[in-house]
Amino acid sequence: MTRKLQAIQGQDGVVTMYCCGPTVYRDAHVGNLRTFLLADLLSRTLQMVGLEVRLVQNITDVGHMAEDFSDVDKILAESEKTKVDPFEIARSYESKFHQDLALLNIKAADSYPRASEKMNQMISAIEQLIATDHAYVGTDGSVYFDATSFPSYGALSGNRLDALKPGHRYEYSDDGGKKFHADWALWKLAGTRTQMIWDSPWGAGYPGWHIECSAMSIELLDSHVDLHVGGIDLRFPHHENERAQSNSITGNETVTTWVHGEHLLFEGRKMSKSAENVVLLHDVVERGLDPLALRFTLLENRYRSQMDLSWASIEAAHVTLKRWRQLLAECGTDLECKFDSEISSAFTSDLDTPRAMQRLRAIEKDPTIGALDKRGFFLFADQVLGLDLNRLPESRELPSECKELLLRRQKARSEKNWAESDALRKELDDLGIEISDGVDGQSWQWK
RNA sequence: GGUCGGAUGGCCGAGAGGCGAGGCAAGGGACUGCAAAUCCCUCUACACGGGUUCAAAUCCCGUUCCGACCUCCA
Repeated sequence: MTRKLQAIQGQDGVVTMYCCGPTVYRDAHVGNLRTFLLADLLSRTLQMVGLEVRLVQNITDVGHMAEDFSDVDKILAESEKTKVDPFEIARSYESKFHQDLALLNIKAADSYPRASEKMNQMISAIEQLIATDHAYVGTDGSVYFDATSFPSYGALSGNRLDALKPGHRYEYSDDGGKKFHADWALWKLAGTRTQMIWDSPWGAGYPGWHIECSAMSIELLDSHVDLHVGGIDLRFPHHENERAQSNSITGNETVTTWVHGEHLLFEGRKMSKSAENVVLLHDVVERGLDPLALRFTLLENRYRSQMDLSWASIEAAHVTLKRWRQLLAECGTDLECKFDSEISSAFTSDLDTPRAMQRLRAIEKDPTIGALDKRGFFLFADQVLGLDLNRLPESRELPSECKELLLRRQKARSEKNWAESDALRKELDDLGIEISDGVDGQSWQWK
């Protein structure tokens, strides 16, 4: 634990990765997706250099479902309102999450364990922590982790236990049973809840948020995580607490490297409900933009810099993406990748995707590079970029109505009836067809 | 108050002490019936004050401003 850049190693050619999220009480917005993309880019880069990756990403479908300080469980509230089973609601958000990943070309993880299905593992993790005096049953009957029992608490986030003041912003009303303000709940008693609760040695209730990641990574990745990914806001308290729990259970430094993705802003402000600037992938698609144009834009910024997203930047990416695909199509059909050391080292240098993108722009313009090589370099980069650069321009069948319009325009042009020709161009444009007039007459393509 | 990041042209953004990243927008030109697309050209910056150095956007010190996290969050 150094808080410095370090090389990723893994064991026997296998790297174990764990990525936090999502919480399935609402749609994942593009900021959430940026973090999941980070895990994908890391995984693709490791595979590029010949390592095998085992990636686990948890689905938080219970226990950590409050969006603000109100402590209202979003799923239970929605269930109350719509009379739909809470697990059904969680599953529907979960399936939307998978759809979003697919649209962004994020490769599927090896497993997506659900918190609700790992109760036994969490309960036995908590039992172990109690047995080793890292946890205790509070005066309210809930179980808490004893922060002072873990000497290096704070090493990950840079916080010091003695500098962490009792939250002046608010305090959990149900955390009254703690001994120390920095302690956190491992198991919360059900109280008035009747749904999404489980039996445990301490009574019916539900797990605290942080314990699921410890329990799952220990079980599914054999007690060792080479690379742990999450958003910057999870560094504290979530990852700090997870580290304390996991290390207390395994007796080792469970996670070798923590990687945190920075926040995404939208048009200058942090994406949030109150700022009314939450953007979903669905919104991108609805504007007629390729979802991979979002991926493109995200790749043009370093993962650990705060980035300001805007519609203008996605639209610009959409155009460039189309141009690159066109370029590749013109350069043949060969599927051979061609190694480029600059691109490769950009990826392996702390995931410098902007530099890789810049290199591609240079290759695109370079007249001394032949078509086959150009194609090869782009395909090589696309292994990590995941932009479907080899996708052919859309070949959707032209409706007869449009064919008719095209013929009429051709005729108008031959008669130099420019007014008619321009009107028809506009009409076709509205139908999603882009016209260009060259020396060989008019040609068209889908926008 | 504690901890950690930032500040680069109209905008977004890379920058490895030493040949002005790149993109978007804008303007001009080529091409075009006119457009679109494409190509060419143009404009141009390192928050402020010191210091180190032959040489600083880059390293050091100070100042100002902005942001993030400090028990909700990707």
